[in-house]
Amino acid sequence: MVNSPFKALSHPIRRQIVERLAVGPATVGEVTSDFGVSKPAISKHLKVLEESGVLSRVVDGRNHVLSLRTETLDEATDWMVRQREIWTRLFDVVEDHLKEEQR
Amino acid sequence: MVNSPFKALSHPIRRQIVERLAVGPATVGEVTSDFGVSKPAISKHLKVLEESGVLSRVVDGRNHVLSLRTETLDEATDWMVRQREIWTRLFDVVEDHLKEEQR
DNA sequence: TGGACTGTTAACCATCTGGTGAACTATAGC
DNA sequence: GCTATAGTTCACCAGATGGTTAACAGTCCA
Repeated sequence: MVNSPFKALSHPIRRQIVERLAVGPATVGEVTSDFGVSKPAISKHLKVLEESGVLSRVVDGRNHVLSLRTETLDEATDWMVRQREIWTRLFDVVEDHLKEEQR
Repeated sequence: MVNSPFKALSHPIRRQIVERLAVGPATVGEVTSDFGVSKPAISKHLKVLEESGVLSRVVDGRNHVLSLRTETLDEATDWMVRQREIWTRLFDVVEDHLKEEQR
């Protein structure tokens, strides 16, 4: 897992691929047809998403079936939620301090 | 808001800046001293974070005080949670279908 | 076996990104 | 007013990224 999931999600096409896969697994061809970009371009995007652990691929004959890997999305989500929690807690501390001063 | 928050969070230094700001506001200098890169480099990273709405800046004399803007982090978090929810619902549908078949 | 189909790899190109040092702007404080 | 400090902007560079077309590798199927 070379790349971070944030890096993987930093490109709009890759986020659209994730949105497409969220509603169900799809082949590379199905994913490609959704965007106005060449097959090799999609192939590269898929590689980035795969290497960052956002999706997994099962080769079935000549079709590559792509599925979302939620664990990785969860990790990234948790990071953001955690930052917000720390920040929110800080606000609480400040608020408590202000109340303390008012007494 | 030109850049997406995902783009903003795609660089490790920028994520570390967010982590630093989660524990409280800081000046540019305080943020710079944490990493082994030049001031102009940090200045650019801060610009990306600011333009994507991840942080806000209040100029106080010659100091720029930086704070986290959780609304933007929330937007990005919501997107990821939503994708996971759609995906999880799909699994439920598949599971129900399998149960249906077993009868 | 040979053509059609699915997808990747290779080679190439333009643009974006992330870094640097030097110069600049503005405030602080003696 | 002068100097130190905080931070940005400028000009530049190397490498990464995202796109292309052409060629290739497997698989399917008549």
